[in-house]
Amino acid sequence: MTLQGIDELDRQILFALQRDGRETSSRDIAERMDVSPSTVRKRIDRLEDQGVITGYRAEVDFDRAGYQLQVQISCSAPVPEREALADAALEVDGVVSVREIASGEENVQVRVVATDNDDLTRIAGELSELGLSVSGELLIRRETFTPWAGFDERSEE
Amino acid sequence: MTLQGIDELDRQILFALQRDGRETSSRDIAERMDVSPSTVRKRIDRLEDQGVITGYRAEVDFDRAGYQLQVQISCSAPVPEREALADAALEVDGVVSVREIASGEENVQVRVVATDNDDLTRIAGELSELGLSVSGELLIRRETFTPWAGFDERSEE
DNA sequence: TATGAAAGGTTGAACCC
DNA sequence: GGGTTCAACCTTTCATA
Repeated sequence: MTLQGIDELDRQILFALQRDGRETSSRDIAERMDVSPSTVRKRIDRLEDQGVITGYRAEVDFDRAGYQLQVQISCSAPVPEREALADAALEVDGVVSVREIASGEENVQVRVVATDNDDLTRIAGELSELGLSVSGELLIRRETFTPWAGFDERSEE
Repeated sequence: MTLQGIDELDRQILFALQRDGRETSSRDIAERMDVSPSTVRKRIDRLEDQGVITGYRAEVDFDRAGYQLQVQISCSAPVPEREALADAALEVDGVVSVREIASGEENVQVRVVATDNDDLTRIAGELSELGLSVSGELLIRRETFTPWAGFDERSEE
């Protein structure tokens, strides 16, 4: 199935699983879409195999878990190495996400959770050692997520 | 239970659910930690009630789903209104995440997925109407996530 | 590709320590 | 707070069209 081969059922599945990927059963989605649970199950398997669904993650409020030092570290990477450096950064202890930006100087944004200032220094140091040029650190207050509304539109095919 | 009342079992639960929040059963975690499945279930319930776990989301590769226009919109909000504006931004169709930054001029970063350039213009317009000052747009190539390694350390309490 | 049925695993609730 | 039991639910696998 090609890239554009995502139909209404697939979109509804993606929307439902973005909203609650743990408690939403195949049956829940099947009932709303008037198909059988096993049809939904197979679609989910296919979306996972295709790499459209890349995982299911519990969203953690680090603040409430007792870790207040959530920081965005802006980095620069030579464009040919950006992807590999982003993958490497994701392996550094303390890193929770990496965003690659297509253009501009600061083209890799690393989100980290540190236990204290020494830990933050260690993380920035490890990123530098990988070959990323660290240009700034910003304290993150909060990050919130929501399902993409485009998956829930009962229209364009 | 207070903020610091997160013990080793809680941390292992958070780590496991960050890695795979859908296929990881209470029993899987229970076996590794040598406790009963119901103990794990009760802990998960408590973490959810406390707001430490705020949700379970399927991670979608929008590129593979057929939507290449993933953009980070940098905004500025007056500090007293930042939190409310961030909440409002999350409700705009097309927005998938909002990151609040503690300091600096560009203190709200909105990640959006747009179907085309007109759609992107609409989203930026709606953010402006809310009262956010839009200062820049960057094309996101990719964003990847990983569980926080700090939850998997068998040491400090 | 969608469906249905049987087998096995998972969960939630009530109860006990 | 942790553990046990059991009924209800969910998923997996296989057969079928």
